Amino acid sequence: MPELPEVETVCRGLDKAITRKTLARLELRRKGLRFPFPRGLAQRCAQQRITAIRRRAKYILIHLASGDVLIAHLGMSGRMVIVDRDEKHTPEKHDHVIFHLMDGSCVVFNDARRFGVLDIAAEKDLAQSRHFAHLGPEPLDTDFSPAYLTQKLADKKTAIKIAIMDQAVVVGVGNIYAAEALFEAKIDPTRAASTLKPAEIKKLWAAIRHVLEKAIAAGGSSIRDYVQSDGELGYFQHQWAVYDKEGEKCRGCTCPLPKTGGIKRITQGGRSTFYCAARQK
DNA sequence: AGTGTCGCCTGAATGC
DNA sequence: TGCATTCAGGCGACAC
Repeated sequence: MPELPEVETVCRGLDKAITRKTLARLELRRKGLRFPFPRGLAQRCAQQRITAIRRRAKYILIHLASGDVLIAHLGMSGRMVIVDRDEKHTPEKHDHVIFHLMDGSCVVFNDARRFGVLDIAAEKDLAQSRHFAHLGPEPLDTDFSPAYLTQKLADKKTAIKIAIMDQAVVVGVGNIYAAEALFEAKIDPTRAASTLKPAEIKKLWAAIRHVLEKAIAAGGSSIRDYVQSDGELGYFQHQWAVYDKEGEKCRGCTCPLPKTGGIKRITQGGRSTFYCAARQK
């Protein structure tokens, strides 16, 4: 379930592994993922030097010397795997795209559920592209501020958890970090967004940034060069406070468990929400 | 315009 | 044991 920290960690791993290298060819092993691959995708990548790896929201951006940018999204189940020696790699099930590099290594994009994306656009058109045009600010940038969040949440009737997962409000916050941030801020995820008081908005703003920064740091520190021993990028052990912990104690729990029943699980927008009803108000 | 629901897709977990 | 059903979820499409 890659959210912003996982994607950031994948980007850092890719940066170490392939920036300044040259793509020999892009091997497309099917016609598309969530969307059909654009016409001419492979041709636009062939023999192109990779100048930089960046991230916008949950998208991986692979900048090419031509001025084109490869746009990759991992969706739900997408993984990037670095293989040192191309000839050692036998494509497995769901290895849909392989980036073959001139130095004999390759990067494998595997995505069982095919919710992922691979697209290409000229760098100058990136901000206006269909993937990015509607996106809100990066949560770790200065334009994401308590004042900004206050303005975006005003008059919103939707639940606060749904609101912070809205990419037009702020990008990168998925189901897991939304739950974790609301727990840290001690806010009930079902509250209408517009009912949050200024002090609560400030706490939530800080919590969103804090849980994301902590997770990025964990990804960086737990894995050498962001690459696991099997070459996979970006995933690491997490210690959730509430996510996927239905019925358990929350982090730092002093709640009377027999009475509260522990962490609750409800459904919002068709998605599971985990929270501590005793501590989140 | 804002808000809510659906469906894409497959593997793991669960149910009978 | 094995088959069927449910669930996971990012996010675009669509309905209201």
